[in-house]
Amino acid sequence: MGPVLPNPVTSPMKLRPASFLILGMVRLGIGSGYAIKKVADVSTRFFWPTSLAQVYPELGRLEDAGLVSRREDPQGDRERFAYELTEDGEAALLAWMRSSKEGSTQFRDEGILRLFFADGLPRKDQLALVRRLRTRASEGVTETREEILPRAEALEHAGVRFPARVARLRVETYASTEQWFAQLESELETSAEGDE
Amino acid sequence: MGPVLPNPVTSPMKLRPASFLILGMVRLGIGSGYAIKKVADVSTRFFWPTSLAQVYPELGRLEDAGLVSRREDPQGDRERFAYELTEDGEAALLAWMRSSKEGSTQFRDEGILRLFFADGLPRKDQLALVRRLRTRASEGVTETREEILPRAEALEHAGVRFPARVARLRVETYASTEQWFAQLESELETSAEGDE
DNA sequence: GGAAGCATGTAAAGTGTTACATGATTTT
DNA sequence: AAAATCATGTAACACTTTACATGCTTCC
Repeated sequence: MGPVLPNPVTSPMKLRPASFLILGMVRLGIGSGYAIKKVADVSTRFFWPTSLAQVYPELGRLEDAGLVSRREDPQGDRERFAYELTEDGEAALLAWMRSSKEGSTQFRDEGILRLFFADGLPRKDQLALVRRLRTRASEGVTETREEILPRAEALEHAGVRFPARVARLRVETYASTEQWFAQLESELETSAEGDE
Repeated sequence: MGPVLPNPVTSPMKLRPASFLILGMVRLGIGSGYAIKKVADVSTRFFWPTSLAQVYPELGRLEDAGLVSRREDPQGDRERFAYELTEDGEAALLAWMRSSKEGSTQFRDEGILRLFFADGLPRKDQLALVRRLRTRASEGVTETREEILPRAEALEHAGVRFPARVARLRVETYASTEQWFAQLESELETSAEGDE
């Protein structure tokens, strides 16, 4: 047989959560890398942070794999590229969302780590730490209500409902955490009576 | 002046959360690297995961910095080292816990990421996804109640109370999340009536 | 006698962030 | 006219995980 022509079939690319984040954003109509990062910072950042230095190379890889298509879309002399999902890209995104395999989760919270070891601290400092954590939770509620939810609700009116649901889950979670810290705070205040 | 002798003053080491995790564990009397990793896996793993390949070099660095001391503590012919906090180590740990500067936090949750983009899914698959997430939260409650809390409560009886408090916070959080998913689940079931 | 667990450590690979570099456009 | 924002991309650094490598001890 003669020489085999280079196979145009897209090489099997290993897709990570960050890849699906980008596919999902493109599917929502967010066209440029810069815009993806901006939107991610007020929506997905809280459960999947990302950076520009990840977005641009990943868009390139997704294009190489045939999951997104890229075209020029300059604004005046300022270059810009607009991305769209291909059929393969849409299929890959849906398959990922349907997949029943446990996704990776990772939580790192230096504040809770401090709390875990707080037995080594005098009560006064324990209380101060708990108060800081409570304030932080409270600020999380406020931030989500004022900055995240409104944008998500704008989407909701356009028929895209899950971003707002996720934002509400976040409000609930922070609120419940704040409650819990408030309770611990008064517990520590009570038992601290008389000692300094 | 003659040559200056090598300065025994510990070089200023950059301490990261993982360093304090280890200092905190050593302070609780967990002596060996292997034991630290084992205890971390059933306690701090949920808000600060770590690996053996991090623990051993970090113990070495902490020793070089004079924050822990190491002595041989073999079991028969099997080598083992026992670590203890030095005064500097204790001071560094307490200073970190008292510090009011915001600690780093990072959350990554592929499940929530899926949920965020779930508008692209047919209702049936949305429902399946929400059920999976609910189950996961439920398992988190169970795991914490059955495997994490009991160990923490053993510590509690010995006067170390914060680990159990942190475990209870975790139970609360997962339980509240599970509730929320249950509600979303019935919401989706209702609105799905009649369509397939 | 074999498997599982205890115990220490290293090397390589993978993943991610920060900082850098550049230039256009819009806002103040 | 300067500052902020839009927009793309790279390079260096930091950090983590997985796999490897080794050997003893306890349990079945």
